[in-house]
Amino acid sequence: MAEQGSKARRPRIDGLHNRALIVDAALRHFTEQGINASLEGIAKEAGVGPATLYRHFPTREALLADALYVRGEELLAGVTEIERSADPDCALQRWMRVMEDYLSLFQGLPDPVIRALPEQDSPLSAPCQRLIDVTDRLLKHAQRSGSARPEVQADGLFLSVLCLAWAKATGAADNATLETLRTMTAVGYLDQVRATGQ
Amino acid sequence: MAEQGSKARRPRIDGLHNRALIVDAALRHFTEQGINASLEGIAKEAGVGPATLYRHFPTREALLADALYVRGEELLAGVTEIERSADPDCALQRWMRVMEDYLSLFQGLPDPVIRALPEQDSPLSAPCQRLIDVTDRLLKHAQRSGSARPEVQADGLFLSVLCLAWAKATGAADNATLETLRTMTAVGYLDQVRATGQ
DNA sequence: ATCCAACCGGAGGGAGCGTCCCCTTTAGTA
DNA sequence: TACTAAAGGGGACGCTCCCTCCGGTTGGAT
Repeated sequence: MAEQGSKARRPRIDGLHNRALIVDAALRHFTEQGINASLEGIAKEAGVGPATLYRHFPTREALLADALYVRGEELLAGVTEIERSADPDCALQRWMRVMEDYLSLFQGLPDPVIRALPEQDSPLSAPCQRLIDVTDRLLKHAQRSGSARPEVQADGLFLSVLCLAWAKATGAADNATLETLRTMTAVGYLDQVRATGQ
Repeated sequence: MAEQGSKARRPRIDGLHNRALIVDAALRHFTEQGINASLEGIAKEAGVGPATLYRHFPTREALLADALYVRGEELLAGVTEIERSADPDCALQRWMRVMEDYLSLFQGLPDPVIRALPEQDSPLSAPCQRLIDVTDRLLKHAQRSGSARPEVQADGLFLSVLCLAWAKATGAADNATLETLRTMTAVGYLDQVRATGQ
């Protein structure tokens, strides 16, 4: 990810191996138990000591970011297909839904994500910025050729999606209420909202 | 709050006293450090042992509910003034804003609140239901005599406010973005949104 | 083959949660 | 006023989790 100085040593293979084991275990634990899964438990399942985990990932956010990385790449790879949609309004709505699903990968994920937004040194802020950039592109397109309201901005949309994902994860709303919320949100940024097939 | 059987003993004054001390300390700690303030710390500041705190308040939610009680009464007392507003749309918007402030009393409050919504045995669900009932009244009025959209329901509005309070508390959005979010939400439930002063 | 940096993980201190158990205080009663 | 039974009190404890220190080990470079 970052280039080394010319005199840097090649990283040790056992280090890389352990790192991969940790990310693997983290992905499982975060998926099953949410973002507050015990780091000790993750280390134990990876077969390493706690110190090893903390050396590779100084904070829970760093581990989260790595565990999310692969899924994030898949997400961004699918964007071109969405962008090819005939209707820019529809494309924006589809993208919003895709982001909502992505932010629902781990129970409780919206919390650290929204907390990472204001600070730029968090391991989660870079991937977030990429999502916001894509949102901006799709939004601008929908503002030019669709019915998106001119005063809406990409950060606002991202916050909306975060809120939706947050509310969904708590299980407070049934599917109907959730769909109403999505429609209400869409009405907030689009001038003409059509019913979306699921 | 609950009546005792005919042969119930009068509660002891030291018990009531300690209970009040605990709620008092909890109010301070929750206000300063958010809803995850250490219960041990609250007990210590109240001058009681941990067991005493847990006897009076078996869960953190119970303590939260009690700490919120007084403010909740003030809130509901102010409703009549809002209901007297000439414009029902405006009244609904004012009420939404008041709820948002109430749910921002403690850092992190929206989380346990939204989690309490689906279950009816949580100490927080009764006060929430009261808020939803008021919301329903104001919403119905705005649907009859204002421009509120007919498909919107009170639970949806309460969820929206929870989301706003949640997003606000994280500090991810500046005031301008936050105001945009509020307007977007209002566009979602009102047909004609006027700019609100502040 | 040797060196030394990078890496490993057990052990342990610290914080918070929630409970058990024994002692103290108080409300009702004689 | 004196007694009693129940309610209340709190210290101490066991548990989980977080995070760090430190002596021992491994493996890349020469």
